[in-house]
Amino acid sequence: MTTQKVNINDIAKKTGLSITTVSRVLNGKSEQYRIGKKSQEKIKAAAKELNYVPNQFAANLRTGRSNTIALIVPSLNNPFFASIASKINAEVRKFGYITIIGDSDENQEIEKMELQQLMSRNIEGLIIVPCGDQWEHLKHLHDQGLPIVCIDRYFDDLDIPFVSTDNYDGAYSVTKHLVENGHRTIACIQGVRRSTPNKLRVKGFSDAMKESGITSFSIVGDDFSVQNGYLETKLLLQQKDRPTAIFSLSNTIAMGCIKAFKEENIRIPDDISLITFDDHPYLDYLATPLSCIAQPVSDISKIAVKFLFSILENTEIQTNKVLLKPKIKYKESIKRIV
Amino acid sequence: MTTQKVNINDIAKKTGLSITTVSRVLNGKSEQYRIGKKSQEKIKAAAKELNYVPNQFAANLRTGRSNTIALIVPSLNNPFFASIASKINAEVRKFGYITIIGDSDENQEIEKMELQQLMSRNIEGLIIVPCGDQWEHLKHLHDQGLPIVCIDRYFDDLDIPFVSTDNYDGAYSVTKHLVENGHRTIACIQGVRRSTPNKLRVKGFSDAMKESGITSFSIVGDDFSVQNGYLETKLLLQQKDRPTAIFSLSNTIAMGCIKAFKEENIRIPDDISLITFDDHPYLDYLATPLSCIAQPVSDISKIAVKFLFSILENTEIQTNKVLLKPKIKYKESIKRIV
DNA sequence: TCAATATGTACAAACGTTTGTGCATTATAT
DNA sequence: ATATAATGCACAAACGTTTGTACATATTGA
Repeated sequence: MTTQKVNINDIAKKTGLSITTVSRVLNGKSEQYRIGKKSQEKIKAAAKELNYVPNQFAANLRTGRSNTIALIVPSLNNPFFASIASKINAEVRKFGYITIIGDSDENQEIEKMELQQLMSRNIEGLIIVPCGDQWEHLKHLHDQGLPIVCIDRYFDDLDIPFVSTDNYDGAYSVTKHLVENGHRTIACIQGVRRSTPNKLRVKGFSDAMKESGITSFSIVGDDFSVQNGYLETKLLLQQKDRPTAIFSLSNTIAMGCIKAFKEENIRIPDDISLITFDDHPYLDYLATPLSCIAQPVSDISKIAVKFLFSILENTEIQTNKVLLKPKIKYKESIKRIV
Repeated sequence: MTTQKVNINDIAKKTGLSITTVSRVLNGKSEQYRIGKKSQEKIKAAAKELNYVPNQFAANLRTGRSNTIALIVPSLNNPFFASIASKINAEVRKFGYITIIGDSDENQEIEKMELQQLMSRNIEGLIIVPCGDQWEHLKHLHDQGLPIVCIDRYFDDLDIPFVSTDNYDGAYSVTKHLVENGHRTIACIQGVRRSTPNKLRVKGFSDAMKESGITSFSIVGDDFSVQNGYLETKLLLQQKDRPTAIFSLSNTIAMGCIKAFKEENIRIPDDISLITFDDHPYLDYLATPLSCIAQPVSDISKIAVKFLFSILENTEIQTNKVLLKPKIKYKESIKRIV
């Protein structure tokens, strides 16, 4: 069935050299160990000819290194996280590492289980969008020496590097913008309440409202899902004091809003204004191009990987907690109220 | 720094039993090797207490199994493939396996390189959306005994299991539908020309056209990308004999079409009709809900995983090449021409 | 010419598992 | 009481690498 896998030993036999020498040549340590030029040639030729492919497991077992890092996101079905996964996957590969992707499904128990599984695969580092508000398991791993970088969501009281968007700033700015455009009754549909980004977005929103002298506003919802956006919007539309603008805290929530609007024949921005966190290529081509707070996905991913590898390689790094400014894109979805 | 990793040996010492016994208990082979109840208890307790997590590398090295499969897609940025990746990742996990995801970037050379890397990680199986028209490297791996399943794209002349959409059928049906609605000048914007789905879609399109007595039609483009859709649409719009309908062969291409339409102030379906392969949640909320040929992503993924594991487990399976019927969703994007 | 150094290579242990086999000890049958 | 079978466990090899060290031989310097 399976053709005999060729190993370092076969090459040694074929070249008449020892496996030690073969290993050293193949690992680029020829200079360090002064392997003769001709030997090098012979070995490389043999390796190519035999189609040798090293067994990482053996190497990893010996060295204790796996050249593998893990990425855990709450949901690959959320395009925001899918995009992050794609980017991180590519970045990590540049370092010769491989990424194992896990999906916690917004469930902290699953998150823990995945983490266990991944640990047994000797991952060298972890990039995680933690779900939930428990962090003991992360701290535990961190204390054990596992390099960890949080992205998007993080814990303020935990000394783990993170890179995220300046959620407060984004939420604050757009809220101010809405108010400046005459909106007084603004509803905010939030996601997972205990998550840091959500908390900061909500805080940015309510701070801006309060500073604008508006003390009564509604903050509803509890999940970064289409369904949550849909249901809450349905409810909001039935209120006697219907909001003139909705601030959605994620792309998925926004999609739920739009679905509800469509059902109720509510037009944007004539009947209601809408702005959302997260960008998406399709937003420009919706019935009304949707204003959004675009998170710098690419930068977040790159920086996260950079952080992780600087820990891995023990490179001292000046800072390890960073918030990137979001890019706010105002489009036709916001109406100026006079 | 890193806390001593606890291994099977530590448990053996702690319990006063041998590592053999520990290994057997921990692997659920207690019955098979008649390990005493009390010993089992002791070992399990110790494992829990010491927070033992097995070193897969050592196990894999010994057994030759990695509990890992690989998935290679042409581009994780294409939501169609992202969705497939997400689904497969979840399915595979149910088998206790892990998926390593690779992105070939529609580049056959990269595909080969990734494959090499993955092989050295002793993957037990491969699910791949092959890019390009070369298949020697796949055949080679297949001959070596690596279980492979192709999805979406495949090679007819290669005896490797595949699961894909009935692309011909989908393309044929919608083309007929367009003709029945009075369209005579229909342009098809295609993707990667040598890929099987593309070829079949084009064939379905042209067969339907010819059968309808329309001999002159344009098939343009050469990439499953937004840019390709955009450029080709721009060109099509400048033709003297401007098409009344465009048939886009992927979601990315469709996005390019829409972008071009928007720039040129072309409205769907008043000025032009549009239908595309691939579904996406946002399609319903575009300025005009976009008709599409929805591929059964979830089923494709599930079946592919099922195929792969039936090969892995040597379960005989009745068939191993399957085409699933797509679900065509007609919406307002197609105008009836009188 | 002889010691000292440089050059090229090999030995063997170790990484943490899994597993075929064998050896005690105890229970059962005669 | 003795032969046989069942029970419970351990030895040791093997998986394919990497690497500290040591050992030859060749080269150089005096």
